[in-house]
Amino acid sequence: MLSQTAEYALRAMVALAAGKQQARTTQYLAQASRVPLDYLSKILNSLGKAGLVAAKRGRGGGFQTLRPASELTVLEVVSAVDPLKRIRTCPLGLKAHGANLCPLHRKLDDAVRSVEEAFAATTIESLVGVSFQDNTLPDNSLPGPFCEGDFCDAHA
Amino acid sequence: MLSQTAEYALRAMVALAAGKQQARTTQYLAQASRVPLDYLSKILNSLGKAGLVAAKRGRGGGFQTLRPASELTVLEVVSAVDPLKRIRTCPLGLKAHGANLCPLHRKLDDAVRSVEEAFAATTIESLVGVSFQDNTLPDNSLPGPFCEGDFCDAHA
DNA sequence: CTATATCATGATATTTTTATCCGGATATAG
DNA sequence: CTATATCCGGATAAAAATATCATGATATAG
Repeated sequence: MLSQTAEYALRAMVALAAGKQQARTTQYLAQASRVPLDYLSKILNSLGKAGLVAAKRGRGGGFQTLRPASELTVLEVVSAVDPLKRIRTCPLGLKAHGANLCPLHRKLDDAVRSVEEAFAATTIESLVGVSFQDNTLPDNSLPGPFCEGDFCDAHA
Repeated sequence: MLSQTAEYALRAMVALAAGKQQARTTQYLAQASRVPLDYLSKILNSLGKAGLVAAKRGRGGGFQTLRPASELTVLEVVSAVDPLKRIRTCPLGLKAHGANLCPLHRKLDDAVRSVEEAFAATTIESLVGVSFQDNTLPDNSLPGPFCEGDFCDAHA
């Protein structure tokens, strides 16, 4: 339902948020979140343009979140790379319908809206797995993927 | 959020359901729902394979619904052409996680599930505009599009 | 049986999404 | 200043979704 791009962006943001304010290289994030390196690079660029992360170059550099994960929502991340498309006007090419949609499109837009609301109500912080939260990896030492090292609550 | 294909399928099913049991040609449906003719043809074919509609060839032929619109849900139509993808296992390539998902994927799947539930609870009948319901167009005479002739509740 | 209306289906084209490659820019360390 | 680490961004490639085209199959009417 979400694009691959949005899924990748979310994984990377969660992995980044798990390291608190630490700068994380694209390579680190790619490995942690299992996203193709060069593709992630573009995605992080989009997140940068949206003001969600900032890049630092050179040794010791990488990406940092610009706001605490507790104030960053899933919706913002998704919107930065691949916004949900609300249905605001009749998609059948007819003008003058204004805010009124036919029953079908009203229903479809309701679905989009409810997803939007759910995403707006979910912080990135709330998605960081418990034991990953007091992460103590040395800066940018390469991690295992997400679901190992119990980012996931999977093996519980 | 839905694919174009799913959107088209829904429009066509609503247009078809609006004519009760009447057989409607692909051309009629394409015009009514503003879907490219040859593309719609493939879509109707999928709906046929899924058992939602049946085709009759030759003069006076066309597509008919196989079940009353009151017993046909949006979810069934969507599933026939482009199923929602529930997240059932960790998408990070790791096995042995079974039904347990990390917080991110659990949240994302919750969103998909709620859409799925909303779609399952919505019948096609409920999407047919009021005045279009007692449709009296001669068989397969070409209609205006959806939102004219008040399929939509737009101009209310 | 013939003419016509209709769906079926395979081939191809176009566009969008996803992915990769690679040389350049910028920062840090020494 | 040099070497290295990092991001930046353009070019391209590959895959998937969307759209079109053309021919064939099947039903109905007369």
